[in-house]
Amino acid sequence: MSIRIYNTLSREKETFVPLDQERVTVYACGPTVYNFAHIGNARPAVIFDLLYRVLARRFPNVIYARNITDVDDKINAAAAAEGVSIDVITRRYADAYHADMAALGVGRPTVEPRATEHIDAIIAMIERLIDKGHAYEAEGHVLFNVDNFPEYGQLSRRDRREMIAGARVEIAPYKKHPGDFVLWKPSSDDLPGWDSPWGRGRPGWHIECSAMSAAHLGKVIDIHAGGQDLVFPHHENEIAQSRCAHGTDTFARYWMHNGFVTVEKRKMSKSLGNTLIVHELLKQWPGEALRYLLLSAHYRQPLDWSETALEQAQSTLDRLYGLLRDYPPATSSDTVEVDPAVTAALEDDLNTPTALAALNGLARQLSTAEAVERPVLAARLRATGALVGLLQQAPSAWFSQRQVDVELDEAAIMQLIEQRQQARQARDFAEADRIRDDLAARGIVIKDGPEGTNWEVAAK
RNA sequence: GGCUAGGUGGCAGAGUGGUUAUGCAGCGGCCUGCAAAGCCGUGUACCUCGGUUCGACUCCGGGCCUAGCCUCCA
Repeated sequence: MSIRIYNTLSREKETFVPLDQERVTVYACGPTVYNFAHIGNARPAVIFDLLYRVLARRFPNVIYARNITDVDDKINAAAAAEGVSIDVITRRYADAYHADMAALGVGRPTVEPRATEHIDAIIAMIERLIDKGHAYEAEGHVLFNVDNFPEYGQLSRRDRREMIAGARVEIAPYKKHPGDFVLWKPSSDDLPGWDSPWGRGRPGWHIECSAMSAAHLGKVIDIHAGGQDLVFPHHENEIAQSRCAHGTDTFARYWMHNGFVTVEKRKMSKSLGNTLIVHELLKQWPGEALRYLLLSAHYRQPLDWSETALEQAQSTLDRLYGLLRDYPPATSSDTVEVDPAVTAALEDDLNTPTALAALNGLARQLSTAEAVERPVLAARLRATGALVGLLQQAPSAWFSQRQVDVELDEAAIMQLIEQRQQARQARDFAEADRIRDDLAARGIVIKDGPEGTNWEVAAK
């Protein structure tokens, strides 16, 4: 069994064979930190973090780089609007990004390079491109010369010549070819900038990923990942810059692109104003439910976000955690094997829906097993959940986290449950039901089981 | 206009040339003082029209529809 990956470059599923078994390199385009992340930004973070986990099971040394873009005109605009320097903005939103992603079970990448820390490398790369005749200076800008790179358009399957006809934006007069893109642009005094051979300025967006992936991963990397909307022009430009600067015939060997999160079938995007901010969603929903929903569709398919879908994800997790409730995490240090059906699904181009189906199959086995077999199956369910980033909380923590908008505290609830229990034993069912109804009215649902009575906050 | 993806049961969402996806909801049953929860059982769904085939939801072609990229965007 090997790992299969759909490669945007070939538009086919391919067997993943790294360049160097001992050093597997992955680069994912990370956030531009000028605002809170929306759930569409969270999808690649979740997916490619999972990719990293799947790779790490097989290869001893996987280096996963996910950058933070901390120089950008949108950041400048946000800073200007608040009258603060850009690092106030970038620090605030980078911190928020980390907190929000952690709530979704996303780990930190191996390296998290920032553009502002790689200005020298960026300038050096631009100089190399100019020296090799792949870039030119014009009116304080440095532009990449698309005409010099015949394979431009290979990833997105676009014809350079047709880009002129299709251009919907006014083309800057200093461009030699309409498809030429900015590597460096001049900064006025009020904008952040760095000294360079072309005057004080700042890097264009595309060049930073090229410079940082080369700095941390090498000239040729195994996997480059990002959202579908980055295929053109961002990734196309990265390929052009990197290959021309390094004189290689490959930049990234496998390209992976996630589909969009949609709302009412429309792409969620900041410009459409239909974004759902992770930070806000987390105030109402467990991060794990958001994660489950993000994993419930295959990463290359669109995922239509809705409150209904979120409730379904939460109900499913309720059942799963309910099964685990009587089986606390194993105290023995025995390593439990992850369900092979789940690893097989994940290794087949990250088929998370099939993996979740297998996880549910495991839950079914657990629920129907003989009592003696249950602890082992529960342990396996947890271990398997660990790979996909689910089911790692204590069940009691999962069920009590929805307490937020309930006025009763846990002790009061337990006391009422005890009173009801006594009433039931005394066969005073009118009183027992009164207590139950009272709790229900306050949003607490009673669940009687063979081992006693559990409770949880009612679904909204 | 160019280029990409898709159209699956009430909803979400995989997959396969002939065999149960899975989850949520629903229905029937067990359990329960009654419920809830849980457990058991339960649904021949695959846009349309042609073609290939012994056989197509699955392959090929046409059509219709939807979304995306071509401009900052995950």
